[in-house]
Amino acid sequence: MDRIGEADDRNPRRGASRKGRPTLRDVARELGVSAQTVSNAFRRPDQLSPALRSEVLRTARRLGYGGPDPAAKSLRGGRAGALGVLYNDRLSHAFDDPAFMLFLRGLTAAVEQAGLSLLLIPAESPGSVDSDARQMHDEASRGTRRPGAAADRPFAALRTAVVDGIVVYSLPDDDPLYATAASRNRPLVLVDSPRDRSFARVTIDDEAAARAAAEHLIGLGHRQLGVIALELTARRRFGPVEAERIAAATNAMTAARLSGYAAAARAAGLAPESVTVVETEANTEPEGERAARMLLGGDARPTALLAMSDRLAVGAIAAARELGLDIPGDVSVVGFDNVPASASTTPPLTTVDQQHEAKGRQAGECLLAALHDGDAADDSGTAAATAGAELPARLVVRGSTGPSPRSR
Amino acid sequence: MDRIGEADDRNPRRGASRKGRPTLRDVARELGVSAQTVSNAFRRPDQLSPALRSEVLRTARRLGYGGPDPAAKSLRGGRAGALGVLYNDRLSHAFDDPAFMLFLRGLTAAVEQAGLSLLLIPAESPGSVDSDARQMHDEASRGTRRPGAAADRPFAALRTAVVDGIVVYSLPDDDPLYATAASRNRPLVLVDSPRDRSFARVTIDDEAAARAAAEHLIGLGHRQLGVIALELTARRRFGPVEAERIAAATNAMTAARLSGYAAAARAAGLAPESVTVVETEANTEPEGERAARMLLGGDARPTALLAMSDRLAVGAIAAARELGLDIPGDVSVVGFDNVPASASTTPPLTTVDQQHEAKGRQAGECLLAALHDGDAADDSGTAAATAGAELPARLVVRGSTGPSPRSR
DNA sequence: TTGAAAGCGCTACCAT
DNA sequence: ATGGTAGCGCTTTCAA
Repeated sequence: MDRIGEADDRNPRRGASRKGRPTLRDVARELGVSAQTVSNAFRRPDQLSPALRSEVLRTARRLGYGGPDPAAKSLRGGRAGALGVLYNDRLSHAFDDPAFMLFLRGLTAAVEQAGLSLLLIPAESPGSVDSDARQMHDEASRGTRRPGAAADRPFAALRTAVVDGIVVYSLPDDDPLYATAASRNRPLVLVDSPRDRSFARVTIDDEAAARAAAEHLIGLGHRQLGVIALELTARRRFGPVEAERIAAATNAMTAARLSGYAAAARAAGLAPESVTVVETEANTEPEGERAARMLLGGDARPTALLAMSDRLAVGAIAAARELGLDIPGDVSVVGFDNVPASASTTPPLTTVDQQHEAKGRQAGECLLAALHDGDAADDSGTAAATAGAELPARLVVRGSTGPSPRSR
Repeated sequence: MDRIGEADDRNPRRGASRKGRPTLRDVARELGVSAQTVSNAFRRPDQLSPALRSEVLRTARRLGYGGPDPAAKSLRGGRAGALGVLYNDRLSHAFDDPAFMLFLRGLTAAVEQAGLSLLLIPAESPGSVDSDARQMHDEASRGTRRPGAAADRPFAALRTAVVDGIVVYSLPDDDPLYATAASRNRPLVLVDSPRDRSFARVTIDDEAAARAAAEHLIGLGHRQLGVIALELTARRRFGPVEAERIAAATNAMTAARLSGYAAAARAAGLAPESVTVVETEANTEPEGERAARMLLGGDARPTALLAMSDRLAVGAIAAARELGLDIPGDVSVVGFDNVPASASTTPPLTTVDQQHEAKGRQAGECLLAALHDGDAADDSGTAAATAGAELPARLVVRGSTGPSPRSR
């Protein structure tokens, strides 16, 4: 940069320092008081006479001083006054995800209670398309073989976010985004996905919940189940999933659910082949439709589908319908999440209810607690890692599931 | 300067500076390189040899250094990497507001495109109930009679938010929150409400839109109209509104709509008394119901209701139904916003469509442009205040409006 | 390429 | 109640 003037050393014309914006010291100088006094006028009204205070405030306004600079205050004070949230997709997609919206509402309630702001941190670097940055990164770290390195290029927004702590929402363990967040040395709360003992975790018992869903279907006589799965690893990929990839799953939530489905099948004496899994690339209705079409189009057509989200389930219902199949007459469908809309689909969706809003509130409270501990434990050394919480989940049976056509 | 031994008081045990967290200098010292080099290793890979770079990164990790501190970077660099959003109510209520959610989605898209984060700033100070802080403030500034002062106590979150600019969503001109935001000396974009020439503004032509809605009803033969209004001033208050309060309205959006309704009535030769206005305290269904009950319970019962939001309209429909009135047989109802749900109410809602998502995107782009200008115009003096945008709106006629029962 | 120095704007601490 | 001083951790000059 070849700016010339800028360091306009000579002309303190209006008491403004070089950058154009006046500073607290400018106001102090103008008034012939100390900087401290001006600072107090803004944040400690009881530390100076009301008369002086209003004099200071008036001068500040006259000079166009907008109050203490937040960045400086934050540097000095060591706290940002904000919590970050990291979502597993573009933020603008996040607003299509009803479960996340509920989560965010709960989180917001907890966070605003504490007078903090909430920072939505975009996952992608500017200009790069969705998975690009992640794949680049993926390959980079494969090359150098540094697990959890992630101190490379991307994710600038995450690395420069001025926050006191971060809520990590549903990220696979091997997502470089997660490694980057962890490397920030701030408290984290992990929601649903990575299972890292050093951070608080808020979840449900995904394995048990999934098992309950599968047991429900098996109890109805179904013997051939199709699973529409969320991503198994950070590297998203659409298609049928074999045992090998399942074993290598890095998305703890997905893995736990698959394990629950399998456990139910095993307990009922079903062969491993009676559960077929198709992985989706995104949690959207079209992806659910695509996966369902694949499952229902193959041989050994399942009589029931277990979707890992209500959105996927809705897509599955659409696919079944397009194939001329009746629900639940020909195919039963179970969702996951119990988002509000799932009560009013046709037929209403049998699904696993979880309390998204409570999850958000819990996550917020965990993070706040961690911040608090961090303050207290300053030099006591031991940062009492808050345990986190496991919230209840339960199967809600509605009209989208019924007896297996083959067992009748 | 009388620094002694680099503040290295006595125990440089693990190369960590006092606060517990290691700093960039600690890493540099450990490695015997300059701080500059470490900094470059993180953000300017091309400025040093790959070998050294990975050495630095490795050491950083070993020491537990989490990368450049965002607050310091932000202070030094003068940019925050985030845009703030200010909503006219508790943030947790914001998630019940479908129009705002759409807005936020659009805003997010624009903002993440630029690689910035989005900061949701809570309006209330911790612990104080909704309107308390505002009323306190209201009275305070009434006392000293400083219009737009607001350099007082509350709104700490807003004043300490580390942001490059702020989107102000639908705030009355006299809301102290707005004055506080304006005093921050950062670019603002005003959405829907305050009309301050010095900031960019994104809106629709509220007056024309409201007028179109009223004309539609008048065209159907309605001669007695009830208006369910949003807040007229920062000081919210439920109840009937007289001409005096209308004249004193400080919420530009509300005022414009009332003006549009009145203009339509006047143009049709209706007496001023044929338009009755009830103001609500919040944009919620129950408030709409409450207002409608008041309007429909009085004498000179209106045959049509003009609600300033779809949520209010939905409440109005409920109220009418409870009073045993048929819609649109006995009463017609018009909403405002055309949120997705309004197409599937019973009956489907006649409403004013506006493009909330586009509004959000526009707001984001205006703010980004303002930031850009600000950089460029640094010393050119003239911050070319971006004009903003006026988006289209149009009436969508559905089943909730029909001919006046009296004109048949 | 690398090193040294000078702050960005603020507030906690020490004095008075 | 008020004034001085020393950094918070970083990056951007300048010089080598």
